Amino acid sequence: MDAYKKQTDLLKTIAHPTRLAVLEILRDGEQCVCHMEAMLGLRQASISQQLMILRQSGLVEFRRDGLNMYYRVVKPEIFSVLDAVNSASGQAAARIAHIHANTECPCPKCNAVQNIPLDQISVYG
Amino acid sequence: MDAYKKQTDLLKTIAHPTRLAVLEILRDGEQCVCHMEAMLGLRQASISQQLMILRQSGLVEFRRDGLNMYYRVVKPEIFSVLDAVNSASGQAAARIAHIHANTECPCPKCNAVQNIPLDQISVYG
DNA sequence: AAACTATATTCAGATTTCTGAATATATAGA
DNA sequence: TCTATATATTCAGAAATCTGAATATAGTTT
Repeated sequence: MDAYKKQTDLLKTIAHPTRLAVLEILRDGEQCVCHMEAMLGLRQASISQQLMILRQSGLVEFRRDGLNMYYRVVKPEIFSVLDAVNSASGQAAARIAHIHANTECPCPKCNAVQNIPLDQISVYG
Repeated sequence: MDAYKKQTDLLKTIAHPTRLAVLEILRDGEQCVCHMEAMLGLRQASISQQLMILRQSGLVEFRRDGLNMYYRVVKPEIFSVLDAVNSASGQAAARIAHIHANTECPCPKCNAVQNIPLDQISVYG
């Protein structure tokens, strides 16, 4: 029965709407916290808390670049789990359009995008 | 963000050692409660509680046969999730040998097995 | 009908998880 | 060095979950 401890821990780690959303965002590679904040329309502290949990579980890591912290997934196997959950739940939440929900994201990555002509902007940018 | 509600619910449902173990047991098709009891070495009430949760989530159903209740998985997609979790957690708990842990199971299915010569008994019986 | 068996349900206390607010830290820029 | 920005950490109360024990129920056998 202890054999299920690790699996249970992994499942508990991702069984949270914000954490699932963050992982979906990180499918496209590293992203800064402000980006997640803008996309999810959640408060900074709240996202940071969930990132801490993902970090403690060893699922993500981050690097600093100036003021920004860029998070990335270090266990890509987790995406297979997300895919399976997607199918099994009948709720195709994966690949949500990566468009800022409420606010503007001030990070360099996002501001760069703003200078690209509209018709060249991908919804997964 | 509500798009993740269903997925979160599904994940929470299976994020429990006993429930994972039960689902693994049900990979081979329907099994009665006494069988799970014998295999997992857990108390009846405890298993019944977890079965109720699996039932409420719509993951399993059951049929009565005399005194025995035979449970089965009705959403086989869940096994893809278990497979993915298995790989991702690095903990290959799937396909645990289906051998009674502590006690004897009194159900017809198991007693039937006891009359088969030893060398014909599969560990996944 | 009475006793027995397999399983379900209920409940309360313990534990874990969540949430928001407040505050701290580290870097950047003036 | 002072201020602003991006992010992290801490904490306490609320909410959800877990657990075991007690009890209920529905078939079965006698």
